[in-house]
Amino acid sequence: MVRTPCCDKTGLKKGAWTPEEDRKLMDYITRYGSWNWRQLPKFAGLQRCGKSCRLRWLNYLRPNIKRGNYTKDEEEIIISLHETLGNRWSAIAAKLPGRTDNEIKNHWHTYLKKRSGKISPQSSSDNDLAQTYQGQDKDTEETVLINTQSAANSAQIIESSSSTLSPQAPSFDDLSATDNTAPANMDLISDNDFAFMETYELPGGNFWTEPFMSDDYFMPSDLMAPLVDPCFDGEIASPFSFISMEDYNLY
DNA sequence: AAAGCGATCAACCGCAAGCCG
DNA sequence: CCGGCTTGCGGTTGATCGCTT
Repeated sequence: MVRTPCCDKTGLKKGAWTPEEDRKLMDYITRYGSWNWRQLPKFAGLQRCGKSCRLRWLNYLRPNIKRGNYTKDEEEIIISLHETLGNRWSAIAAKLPGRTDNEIKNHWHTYLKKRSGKISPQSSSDNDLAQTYQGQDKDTEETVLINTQSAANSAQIIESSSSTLSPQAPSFDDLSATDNTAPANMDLISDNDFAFMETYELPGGNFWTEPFMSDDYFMPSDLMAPLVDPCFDGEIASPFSFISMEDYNLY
């Protein structure tokens, strides 16, 4: 089987993302969702590979991402899960709400690998760590498990919305329930980097207080959006411009 | 002051799995 | 079943930062 390149390499930008690129990607995904990562940069007006956009969104721009400031509990969980799961970073990340596999992987290699190496196999047995993890009472454990579950569900919903060819503004009701924590979790990101979000006003508030439009915010009129959406200074093209009403009825 | 060096982390790359026609 | 496409994952790279000399 001949593998098709993930993208046409010619003319595509690589390296660090600029705030402007972040803004474009954020604008596009919050408006239309990630209906197709490969096509997305084209419509979003980005000179980037779709893979690069996906990575940027999942590891950096996605709401409710925690950055830095690992708690002792989180580190213990990572070490514990790594003992049982190995380098399955995505599986480990699924148990840590707000953490991405990439960040966990980095954190492991920079801090935890050394630390876990110092712990003798006996003292760091699953039982010991499980006891630490479970905390002082059972409620703590249940809370952690519930949070873990909801985070996994949240992630699943995001991914499912992006993996299907469903050009709707995604439904992120479950995430919006914890939206108020988002700014606190983003405290390591410079204000300057996300200054554009201050101006990203949605009908019900700004990006962080209303990061995701409710389903009904996606009005049929959006389907009639022009090829280049005037709301975004001509930078963002609506994918729906190419969808016939026949296809739309399928959604 | 600046060169050297290690640590950190964002981003890239290639492969595999899953889905679909 | 096969081939093509997209997405997800994990390893690796490279830019940047801060500390040391």
